[in-house]
Amino acid sequence: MKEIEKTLENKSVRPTAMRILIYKYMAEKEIAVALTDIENAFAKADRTTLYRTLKTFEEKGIVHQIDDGTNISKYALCEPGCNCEIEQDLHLHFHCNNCDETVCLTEHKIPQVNLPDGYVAEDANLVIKGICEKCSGQ
Amino acid sequence: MKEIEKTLENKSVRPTAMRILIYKYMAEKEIAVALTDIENAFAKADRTTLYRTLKTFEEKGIVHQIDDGTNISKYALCEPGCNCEIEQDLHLHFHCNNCDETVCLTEHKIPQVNLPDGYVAEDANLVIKGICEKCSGQ
DNA sequence: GCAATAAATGCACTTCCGTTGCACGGTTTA
DNA sequence: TAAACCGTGCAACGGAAGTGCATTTATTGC
Repeated sequence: MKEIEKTLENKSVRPTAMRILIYKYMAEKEIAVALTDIENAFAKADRTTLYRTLKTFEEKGIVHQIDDGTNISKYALCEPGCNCEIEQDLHLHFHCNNCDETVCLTEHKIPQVNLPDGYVAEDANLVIKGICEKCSGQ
Repeated sequence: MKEIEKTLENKSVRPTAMRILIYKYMAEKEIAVALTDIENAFAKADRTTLYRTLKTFEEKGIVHQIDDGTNISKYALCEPGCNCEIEQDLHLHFHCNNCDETVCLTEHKIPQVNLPDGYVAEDANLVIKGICEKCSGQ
């Protein structure tokens, strides 16, 4: 538990009770979570607090935002090797069409793409949709 | 003009005046358009009509929907070689961070990605963000 | 051509998510 | 201790997607 506090402090985020809970929740989940997910998990917490906490986490490089094509912003904790705050975050995400969950495939990087002349790439987002490990195994 | 009518009829879509106008509008634009764009272009048309027209076009394989990460659904006409109604549409899209426009790079296909065991890919979406041809040239 | 049917359109409304303004309260700092 | 700052909670706004129903327009069968 103290580890979470340290992690937050290292990222210049004051470790309040709420923030620690949210961090813990996201650490336990292995999938990307939406604001609504956290809201449901902490019924007593206010939406705005969660919203701003995620924004703070994102700015400080604690989580990264994921656009998985559902038009609902999701977030996942940055892995130790995640450089999304410095460079573009180039790992890809997988969205399961069955269970509707989204996971980071941090070890899978987005392949380099040759763009036409005049186009300058700054960021990339690759989402693979299909059936995830859990759902295909059943 | 008659060509558009034929195109729609070939796709089993009745060529009404509104639909022809929308098709023409999208054909003249070289970028992906949002519902709001069409709404602004045809002030007298109703939102619902445009919305349902796009849905119909999508079902019939006339346009494909694009998720460019702006959380606003955009649409672009399918090219002759576009197989998005049969298989997954594997070309990538480019979103300009400067002019906020999104274009199809139909000749650029999404590279094959090796997924971990148990994951089955059904669809893929790759969006490159950066500066487009028009904006970088200035 | 006319009535019956089906399709397309228009209007009103709802819902969901993201976002912001403002006020309160606790914590830190001078 | 007072002042400043930051986190939190409440309320409300706004954009976009989506739905139900009435009305108009087009198609079909007689």
